[in-house]
Amino acid sequence: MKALTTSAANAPPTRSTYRHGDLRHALLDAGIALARAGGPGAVVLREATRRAGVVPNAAYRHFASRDELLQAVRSAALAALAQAIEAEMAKKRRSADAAQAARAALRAVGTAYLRFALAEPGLFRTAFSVPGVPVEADTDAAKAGHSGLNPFQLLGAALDQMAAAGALPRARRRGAEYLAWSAVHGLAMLVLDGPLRRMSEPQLRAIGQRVVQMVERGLS
Amino acid sequence: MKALTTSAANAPPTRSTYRHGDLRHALLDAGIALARAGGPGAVVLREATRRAGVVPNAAYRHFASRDELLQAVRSAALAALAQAIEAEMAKKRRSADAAQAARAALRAVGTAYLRFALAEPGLFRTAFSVPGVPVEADTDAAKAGHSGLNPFQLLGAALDQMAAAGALPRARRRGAEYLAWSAVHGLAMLVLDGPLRRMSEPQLRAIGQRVVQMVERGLS
DNA sequence: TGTACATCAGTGAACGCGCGTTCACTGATGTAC
DNA sequence: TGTACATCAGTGAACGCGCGTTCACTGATGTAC
Repeated sequence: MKALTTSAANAPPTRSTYRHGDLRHALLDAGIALARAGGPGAVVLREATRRAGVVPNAAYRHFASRDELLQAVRSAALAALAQAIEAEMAKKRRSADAAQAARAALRAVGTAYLRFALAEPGLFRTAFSVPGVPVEADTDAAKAGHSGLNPFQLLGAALDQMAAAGALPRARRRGAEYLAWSAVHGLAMLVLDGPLRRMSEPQLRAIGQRVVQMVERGLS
Repeated sequence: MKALTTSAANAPPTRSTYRHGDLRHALLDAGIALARAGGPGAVVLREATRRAGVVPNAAYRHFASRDELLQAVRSAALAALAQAIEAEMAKKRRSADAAQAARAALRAVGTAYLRFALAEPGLFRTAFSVPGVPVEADTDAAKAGHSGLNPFQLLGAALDQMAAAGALPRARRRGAEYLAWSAVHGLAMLVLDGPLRRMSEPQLRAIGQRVVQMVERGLS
């Protein structure tokens, strides 16, 4: 009786086997769910173990610390963003005009980025508000989409495409990532955490389009 | 002996008077110092009282909660940013050409914004990563600079100036704040919390100038 | 000008909370013979 | 094919920590008479 109450209050023994099976995966999934709901701060190790139906310290068989779990969640968030970008790019139909196609690719990156930020604010903030290895040249596959490129590399590829098609002067190619990224990322942050929080979604989409246009115009 | 040790460990009785004098001010200053050093999360009520040389609950005579203190700190951070912008604008010498002067004003806003973000990352994040009354139309003087305008309003004024001088088509004036702000804010965030964290300061300044240029070109 | 008293700023002690992390353990698994 | 045993995933209990916040208090101040 006593034991039953205690176990109910602490850890639900819903599992029939002693071994969990794939606890690492379960903890990561729980961590992702937490990040999705509340951003990086909500990724709490104890809560992840609770959701996995396991005692708190069991996590230490799979992650050396809370931070290691958080980094894994961050990688997953970056990968999800990369996939969202890839999906948006795939939607665009092939254009005969290479320059036009390249511009469409750049727009796709921006659009997908903003849409992801709005749809998954928690994951978005986890991807970018958690110190870790900078995404720029990081080739860790855990942060990449199906193409093997992370969000930053996808943006770079779109810009390369523009340069190759003559839609972006060679002299302006270098560092263009930072310009494009800043504009779109800034809007995302102002919407999520900042003063644009109250704005309606149609308004946001409209502003988003204008920002992407500004980038296009500002670059070329 | 015992009492002395205890009081040394807990609250230094460096004060000679029983009354503090201006505890509210002292707590706010301590809060600002904490935010400056570690961002919004570092604004810890107990630590503020420690620095003020006062027992923790004494804070409740002046702030209803930790959040109320944090909001006051955020207001101060916004005011500091506004003043930095005003100072940068004042530096620009008067130009005969109104359009040129207006463009210079816009550049001043962007430049000061970025410089502030780099120089005071903790305050910057406190200003923008803490939910509260949106800055947009907030006329609270606590968030404003000497001119009585908050950072958002200063940006708006620069854009108005551009529109009046014909440097910005009237049709593009509406919502232009968001475009300009996004670009500059995004760069700031990528540098502070994001993937551009490792970049050298000269590089950052160069990118900052390019972003401001992109905005100018993208708007007109 | 002197005294009584209301006001209220700061004290002292304590609370419950949830966190990350460590320790010595127990029980199931899979491999070597 | 069967058994001994090493491996190691998950348990149980506990730790110290610092936080925000509440309570009943004490001591200085300034105002009313």
